[in-house]
Amino acid sequence: MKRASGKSQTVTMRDVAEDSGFSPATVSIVLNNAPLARYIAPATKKRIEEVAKKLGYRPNAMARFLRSKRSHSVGLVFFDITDPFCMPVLRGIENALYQSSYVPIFADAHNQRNRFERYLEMVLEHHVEGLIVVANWLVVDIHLLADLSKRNIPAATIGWELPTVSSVMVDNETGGRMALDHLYQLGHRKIAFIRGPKMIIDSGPRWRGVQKFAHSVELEIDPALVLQLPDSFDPNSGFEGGQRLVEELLQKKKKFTAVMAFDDLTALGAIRALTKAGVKVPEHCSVTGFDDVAFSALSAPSLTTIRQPLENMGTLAVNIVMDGIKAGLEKREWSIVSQKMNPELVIRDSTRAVSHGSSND
Amino acid sequence: MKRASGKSQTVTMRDVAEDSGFSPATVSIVLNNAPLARYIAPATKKRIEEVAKKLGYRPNAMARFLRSKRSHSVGLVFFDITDPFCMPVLRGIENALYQSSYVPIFADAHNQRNRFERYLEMVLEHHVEGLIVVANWLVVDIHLLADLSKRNIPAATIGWELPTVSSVMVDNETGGRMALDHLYQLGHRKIAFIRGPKMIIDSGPRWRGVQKFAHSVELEIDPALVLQLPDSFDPNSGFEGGQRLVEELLQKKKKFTAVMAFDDLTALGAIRALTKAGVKVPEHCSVTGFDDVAFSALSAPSLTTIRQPLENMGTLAVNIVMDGIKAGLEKREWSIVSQKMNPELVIRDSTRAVSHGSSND
DNA sequence: TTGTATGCGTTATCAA
DNA sequence: TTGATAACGCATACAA
Repeated sequence: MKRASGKSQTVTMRDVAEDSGFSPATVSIVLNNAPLARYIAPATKKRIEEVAKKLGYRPNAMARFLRSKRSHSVGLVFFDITDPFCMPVLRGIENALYQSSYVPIFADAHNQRNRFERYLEMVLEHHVEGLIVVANWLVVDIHLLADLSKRNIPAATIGWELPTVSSVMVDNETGGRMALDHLYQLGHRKIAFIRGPKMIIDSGPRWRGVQKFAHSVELEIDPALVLQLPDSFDPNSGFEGGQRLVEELLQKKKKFTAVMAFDDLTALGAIRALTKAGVKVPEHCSVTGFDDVAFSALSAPSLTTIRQPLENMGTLAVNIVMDGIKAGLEKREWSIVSQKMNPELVIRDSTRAVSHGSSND
Repeated sequence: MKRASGKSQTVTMRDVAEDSGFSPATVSIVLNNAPLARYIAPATKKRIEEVAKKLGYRPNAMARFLRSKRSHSVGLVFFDITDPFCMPVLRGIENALYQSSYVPIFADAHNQRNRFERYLEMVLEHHVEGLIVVANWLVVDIHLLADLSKRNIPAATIGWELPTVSSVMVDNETGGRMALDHLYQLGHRKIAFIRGPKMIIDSGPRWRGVQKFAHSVELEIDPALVLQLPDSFDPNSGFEGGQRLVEELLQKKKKFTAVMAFDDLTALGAIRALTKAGVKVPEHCSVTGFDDVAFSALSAPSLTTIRQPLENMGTLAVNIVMDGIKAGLEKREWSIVSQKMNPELVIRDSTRAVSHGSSND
C-alpha cells in the first residue's frame, strides 16, 4: 500500500530514486560518494543531488548502521557531571567528536555503580562505536571492561587509569611538585597540606610530588600541618571539607603561612575558613588549588592553581578512540595508550611572597 | 556463510531462538513482553529468558528502530554549555530521561548558527524521538522549527520562548521584582542596576519587574545608576562586563549602597570591582545576582541571588517532550505548553541592611 | 555506467 | 500457544 503522497514523514532513498528516475543503488552510491561513484556520469550525480536536496532527503542513520555496522555515535559516560572538572572535558570531547561527525550519547552515573552499569548497557544497545569514560571521582571496577573488550569497542578513560584500557590523565606528581615549588619559591616554609580523599586516584601521586620536592630542598613537613580530606561520593564536598579542616587547624593555633589544597574547591573552602577567622588571603596566608576549574579565575581572591589541560584531555581521548575505530575498520592492530598530560602553574591572587611578620596567629 | 562460532561479535535474537529451540518471533514477543506474551507458556518464557541471559543477548536499538520507528533517543542541543546555567539543567534532563530509558544525544552549538543547524541535522539523521533545546544565550530564528514540525518531533526549549514550540522559563519579571524588593526591604534606596544584554530574552522582563516594583513603592531610579551590559556571544562575559561597568561608575563618584546585577557572573564581576576599589561587600555595598549557579554559594562573599529551579526546568522539559512522544504513539492531539517557573530568593552574605554612614565614596 | 537482488536484526501480521 | 514471513531503509556484490 502506498503512503499518502503529500505528507510523507520521512523521505527515503527510494523517494529520491523514483523522483530522479534512477535506481536506489545509484542514488546510494552517489550520495555516499562511494568508490563506485567514480564511474557515475556527472550529469547523473548532479541530478540525484539536486533531487535529494529538493526533497530534503536525509540518510537514516539506523538503517545505514544495519548494513554498515557504523552507528556514528560514541558513548560518553561521566561519573559525576556536577564536578566542575567535567565541563571543559565535555567541551573538548564534544568538539573533537563534532569534527568527525560523530554524535555523543551522554550519560551521567551520579556516582552510582548500578547506574553506571545500566548506562553502559544502554550505550551498548545503541551500538556506539567507541566509549569515553570520564572517571573523575569514583572507583570503577574491572567488571565493566569485560563487556567492552568482548565487543571490541575502543575505549578511553579520562582521570582514571586502568591497565586494560587507554587513559588520559594529568601528571599529578609533577603538579604536586609545581604547587609546592611555587610556594617554596615565595618563601613559605610553614605550609599546611590538605591531602585528597584516599579513594581518589589523584591523591597519592600529588602527595608524592610534594614529598619528593620537600625532600629535594630539605623542607620539613610538619605532620601536624598535614590534613586529610575524608572519602566522599560528592565531588563538591571538598569545599566544606577544606573549610572544616582549616577551621580545626586554626583552633589549634598552629602557625602556617600557606595552604596547599588538594583541588580548587578545597582551596576555596580553605580560603573561606581563613577569611572568616580574619586571616587575609594572600596577605597573611597563601593558598593554592589544583585543576583550574572555570570559576577559579573569578573567585575572590582569584586562585593560584595547577591547571589540568582539561579540554585537551577530552580531545585526546576522542583521538584515541577514533584511532581505535579506524583500526577496527582497517583490521589493523592497535594498542592501549596511557597518556600523561603536563600540568601548568597558573599564578593569580591567592599566593604572595611571605613577608616578615606575616603569620596567622 | 556462517560466522565463526566462538567469537561472534554480537549475539542476535536469532542466536537466542536457535539456542532455545523457539522461533525468533516467539523470542521477540517474550523479551519485549509484548501483548501476545500473555499467551506464551510460562515454561517457554523462562527458557527464553534464561538463554538470553546466558548468551548475553542485548537488543539492537537500530534494528528495532527500523521496525518500530522508535529510537529511544532524544536530541539535546545546548547553545553554549560553558554557561554555568547549563549544568543543573543538564542534570535535570539527564535524570528524567534516564527514568524513561531514553538516551540523550548531546550537542553544543558554541553559540554558532551553522553549528546549531548542523547538529540539528545530525540528531534528525539519528531519528531522535524528541528534541530539547537549551537556548540560554543566543537568538534562534524560526528556521529551525520548519524541520521539526515537518517531522512531527515534539520539542521543548529551555530559557527561550517561541510561539510555535513548547518552552520552560523562569518568571523573570517576578525574579526582577524579588531582587529589588529584597534590597528595598534592607533599606537600600540608592541602587545601581546592571541590565542584561539587549539580545538576551531575560533582560527585558527582569527590568520590567524592577520598574514595576520601583513604581509601586515610589522608589526613584536614578538613570545615572542604570548600567547596560553590551551584547556578547560569550555567556561568561558578564563577569568582565560587570566589573568594568562598576569600575566606571565608581570613577564617576556616584553614590550607591547596592548593586542589582543581571546575573550571578555579573554580580561577581561587580564585587570584584567594588573590592578592588576598597568598597567592602556587604558592609559598604550590597550586591544581588540572578540564577543561583553552582558556585554562587562558594564565592566570597557568598552571593544573595534569585534562584532559577534549573534542575526542575530540565525535568519539566523532558516531561513535555515525553508527553508529545506518547501522544504521537497514541495518535492523540497534544498542544504546546509555555511554562513559567517560580524563582526563589536565596539570601546569603552579599547583601545586608543599609547602615547609617554606609556609603562608598 | 547503472540496475537487481539480498540481507543487516527486529517486529508485526497472519497462519497453524 | 507458537512459527513463518514480510518489511523497515540502506549498501553492496553482482549482473547487465
